[in-house]
Amino acid sequence: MPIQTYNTLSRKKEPLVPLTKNHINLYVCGITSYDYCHIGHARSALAFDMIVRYLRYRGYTVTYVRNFTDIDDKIINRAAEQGVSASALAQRFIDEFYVDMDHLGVDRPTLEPRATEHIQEMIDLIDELIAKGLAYQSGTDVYYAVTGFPEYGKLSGRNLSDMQAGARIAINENKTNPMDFVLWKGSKPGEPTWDSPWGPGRPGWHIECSAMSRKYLGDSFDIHGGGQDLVFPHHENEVAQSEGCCGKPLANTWIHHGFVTIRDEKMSKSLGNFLTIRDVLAQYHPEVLRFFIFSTHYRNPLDFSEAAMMDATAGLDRLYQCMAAIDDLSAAEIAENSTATVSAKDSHKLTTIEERFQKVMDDDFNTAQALAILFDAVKTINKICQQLPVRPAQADLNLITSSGALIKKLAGVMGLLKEDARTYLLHKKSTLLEDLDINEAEILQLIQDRKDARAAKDWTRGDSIRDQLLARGIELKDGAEGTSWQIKGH
RNA sequence: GGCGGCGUAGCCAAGUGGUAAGGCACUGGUCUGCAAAACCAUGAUUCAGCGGUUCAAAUCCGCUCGCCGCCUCCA
Repeated sequence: MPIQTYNTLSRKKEPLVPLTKNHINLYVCGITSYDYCHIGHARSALAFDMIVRYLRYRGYTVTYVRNFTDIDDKIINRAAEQGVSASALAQRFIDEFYVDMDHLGVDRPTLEPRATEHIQEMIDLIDELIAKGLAYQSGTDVYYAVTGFPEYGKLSGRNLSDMQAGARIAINENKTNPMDFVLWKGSKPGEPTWDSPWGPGRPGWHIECSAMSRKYLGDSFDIHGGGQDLVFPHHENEVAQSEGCCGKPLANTWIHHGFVTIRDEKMSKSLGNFLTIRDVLAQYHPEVLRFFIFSTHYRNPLDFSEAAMMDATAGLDRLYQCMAAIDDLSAAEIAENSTATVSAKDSHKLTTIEERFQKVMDDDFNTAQALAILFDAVKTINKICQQLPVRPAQADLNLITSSGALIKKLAGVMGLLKEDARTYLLHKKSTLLEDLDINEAEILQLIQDRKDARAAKDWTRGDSIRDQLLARGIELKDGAEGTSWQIKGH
């Protein structure tokens, strides 16, 4: 069974059949770099990071192209406000974008072309469109003539007459048809400009992706992706440009992810309800954000809240705690000549983790189910660990450690469990401790005091120390190797 | 007005024709001097509502209600 992906164009799941055997060409629309990225951008980057990792895990070679829009009205306006050049502003936020991506552990795409480095390719494409009668010059601008492309609207499921009925489109007398969109704009004084056959100007937004995808991936490629808000007009217009020019399907399948919402409203600059990636990462571990994002299918809306992030934290901690327990176990002494004690049922659960994982991920990258499978495995491992004798049998130990390694590998497709479990848990502890009015030395001293009290069977004093610590946010945990501690609620 | 999506336990969330995954929270139990963690057990006779198709529906069809998105820049 090949991987199935939901195709926006056909509105159904379809088998993913690469144009070239074992190779996937993927183009994703990246950011317009004029500000810090918010967690909606993080969802986009993480969704495609996961998709690319999964495809590679499944044995495909993936060429992943993600562009930067580094020339655009918003960039020009913001640069003017700040008194810097458009290119300096764009570069600055590309650098900031990388800071965020690195922090999130997002793998770099194969290629990251920038619009301003492909002006000539865009001019060539516009020339071809004019020659084919699909574009026309009007004043200092060049427009795409949507009526010349009969399939216009096929990606977003609209048609020209419907759109014009409720159009919120500013009248532009340069256009033949109100739905025509700009390919090249003559520049106003002081704006960045490039020479062209139509005079000095700059490219329209949509043409860059048609030009760059064509240059790096050819006339047709496997997957084109982006956020759901790009379906119309951006991707619709790309289709019109590329297919109008080449006469071939631009992409075999279209993958669009859902939005991040806050209180069920789309996060957006105009509503002012957005959180930047760095806002969130200042408070939560990057993998918590990943866990949160992958706990819902990529096409569904995802509502950000503190409660949801706390849930995600609890879930991730549970996975890491299990990994830490497995690491501890590997130091255990083996009982010679012991036979395995793990039940056939549990053993079967663990040996089928990977096939179950693949089955659900093959079905349109269902990370929510994939996580459920990992939890199921963790539960089984915890159960086994609980029943294991102090000196376990080699066979049982092998099963657990290999399952642990497998869980890490599969979680790694989502960029989870990348840290050493002990390091993660210790780091978490020290980070949390910073917010409390207590330090580790003090905690350890109190634990020692309590140990002395308990040794003297002074339970009252022992309990009072524990309660005192609890009141300050520290929970104690008495185990076989003594007393350990953790931050309350974590 | 046009197009699309969603509505599943207290919360989050899978499941798209065969009898409701998983996580968080809660409760009872095991363990513990008492706790914590972990484990075990328990929770929707039911999937917004109403009607229909079917041997069988959360899943398909119709209608109603509620929420959201796109149609303007947007991940």
